[in-house]
Amino acid sequence: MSPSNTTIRDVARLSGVSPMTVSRVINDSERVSPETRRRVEQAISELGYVPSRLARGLSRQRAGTLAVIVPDVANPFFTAILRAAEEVARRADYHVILGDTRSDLSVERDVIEELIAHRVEGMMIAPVSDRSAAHLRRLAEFGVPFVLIDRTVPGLDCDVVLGDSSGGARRLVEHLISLGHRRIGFIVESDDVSTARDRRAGYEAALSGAGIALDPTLVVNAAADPSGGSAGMSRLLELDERPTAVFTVNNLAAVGAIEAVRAAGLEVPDDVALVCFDDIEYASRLYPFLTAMEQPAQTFGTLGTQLLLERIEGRGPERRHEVVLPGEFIIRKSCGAK
Amino acid sequence: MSPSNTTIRDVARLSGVSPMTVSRVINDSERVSPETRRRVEQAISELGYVPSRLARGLSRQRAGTLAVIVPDVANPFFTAILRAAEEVARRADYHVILGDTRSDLSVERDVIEELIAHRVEGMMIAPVSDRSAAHLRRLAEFGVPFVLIDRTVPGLDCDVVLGDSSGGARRLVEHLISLGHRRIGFIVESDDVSTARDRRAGYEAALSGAGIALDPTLVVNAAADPSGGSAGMSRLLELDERPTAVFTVNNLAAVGAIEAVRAAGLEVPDDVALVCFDDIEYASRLYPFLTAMEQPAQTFGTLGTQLLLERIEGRGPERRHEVVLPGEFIIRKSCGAK
DNA sequence: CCGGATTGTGGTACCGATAACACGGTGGCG
DNA sequence: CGCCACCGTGTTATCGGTACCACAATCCGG
Repeated sequence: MSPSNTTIRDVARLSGVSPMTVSRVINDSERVSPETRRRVEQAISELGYVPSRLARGLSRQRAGTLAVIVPDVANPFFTAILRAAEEVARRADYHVILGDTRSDLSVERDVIEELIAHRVEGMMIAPVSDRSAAHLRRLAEFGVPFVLIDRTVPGLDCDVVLGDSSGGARRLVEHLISLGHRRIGFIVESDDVSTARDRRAGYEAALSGAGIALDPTLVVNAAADPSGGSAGMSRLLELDERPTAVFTVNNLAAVGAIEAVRAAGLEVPDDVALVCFDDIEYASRLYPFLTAMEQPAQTFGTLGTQLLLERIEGRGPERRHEVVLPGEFIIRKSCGAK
Repeated sequence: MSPSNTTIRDVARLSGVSPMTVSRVINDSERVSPETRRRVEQAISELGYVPSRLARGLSRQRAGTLAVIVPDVANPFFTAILRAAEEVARRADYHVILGDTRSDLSVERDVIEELIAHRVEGMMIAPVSDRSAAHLRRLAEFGVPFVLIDRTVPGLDCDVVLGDSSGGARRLVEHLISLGHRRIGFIVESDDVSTARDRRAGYEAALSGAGIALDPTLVVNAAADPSGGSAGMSRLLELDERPTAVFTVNNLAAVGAIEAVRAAGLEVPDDVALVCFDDIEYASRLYPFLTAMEQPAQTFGTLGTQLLLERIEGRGPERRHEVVLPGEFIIRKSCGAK
């Protein structure tokens, strides 16, 4: 018989008190005489008793778990967020359940539904798109606190932690313009992702600010991952008058885009300059190549989790938080700046 | 009142049956008349009832959760493992709790202890070092199934999924030797990590196979991360007769080592050739630089999780599994091969 | 047409903890 | 010296499910 089958009653029996008293000892509540506490502790260690969080969770109606849901853990941006979240949660004595939706709306729906059933106390979510609204409303319906990170979803009343997508995008594109580029391509997800919308707005603002007419053929919709980036770039390269510079909506799309450039026998930045959102830390340390708007991923995770914990503990303010974190513009090689 | 407070009894009342029958409907067990099933399902959807996994877990003594514990989620190798694990687990209707130990033994101890309390059904662990044995024995003591990945711990009777560390290391070092190097440095973790031991064995085998005497000053102990790699490389560069090539125990140490080389005003591979274990996927796609023994991280995760699920479901064989996965040797630039 | 097997359902206890309340004993204060 | 607050502890019910057994109704073969 393993000690995990040892219950609070066994301890109570051995130490000659009621289960309730043992519970008090476990939870460090006052109102236990030193002598009793000693006896109970003795029994606990004698039996190797470890209280069940599961049972405690059911009884207290507080499972002590929260979930972090991202479109792709393998994206270093989300990995950093997850890592920070795990740390903050652990310090607050919470466990973190991971959900990787692979940018698939129906996976996201299922995951969220599952986690509602699991009675997690809260979720930190980087939603797939605006169409996530349906599942997110379920959370509200069930009274499960949640915080959105990286992407917002219109019409949802909840805390969000975002990057400055439009400002960042504008800055990136302005930089390309300052380098003399006029035909600037943009590889971006569909408009039902808030970051895509905002970055597109920044892109357009930069262009119009420089008096450059928007050429719709230069804006390509594609998944924000390597294969999407590659497909998008291929299409841009096939244009009669191809762009001299390209802005990709995120780091992984940039990877694919660069691969496509090379596959076409061209080079970045010589033939096509490139800028993007989000860094790839270890890649940049090995080879400082990507000119990027680097977002403070760790802060996203830390802050998001803290906001979530506040909500869970009912300490959150009435009004929702909307935090916008500025990015850091890092000029490296891919933009072709000297 | 949110639907998450709706219980099986509410459903029972509304549909005019006993909670037990509702439970049967939820669990798709036979022995429910079509008519009753219909009525119950009607009530369920009417109330928006979502059964509590928490309660079910307590009652069944099976929480439906497993844990994945790694030294560093931000290492792309472990990220890939985690991602695969999450997917396999989800398909089997399990939730994954993440533990990031940051290579800290005491964090690992706490995390494991916490997860025992949580009554997770099993754990997949990349242990910090041999000194993890103490916590791991706790798992055995509590009858919690676990599978070790990437690293083994001597004297522990459990399933393990490993890479071919000694063979891989030998191959890497032999390659350096074939390029004419005789003074080959090795930056490695302390010997209480099985991969460090095995890779050291491979290193030594390659040297002695080529008739090169082992020079202990060329073997430097350092953490298997960027700062360790950097420190290790610095020390090697300060030697009177410094190595012409270096083998680092893993990918992140390689990053640090390269940074140190550059900080010293030198270059890889011109001044120092470099090879390592494990790839950094996106870095290599952007810039195929690291000559590495690439391990099939995803397979580690998939296989490890499958083995774990087998153990949990009691389908595991009597004898323990010990799977050794071969790596793929990829020659790029850092070794200086033409 | 009867006895035993099968089917559909309910009752009760229990999983392992905790909340809420009750209660006897002690000490301080008027 | 009596009353009341407080202290330490126990009792009971409950969290939301499920296992196990019981049981009435129906079915079947001989």
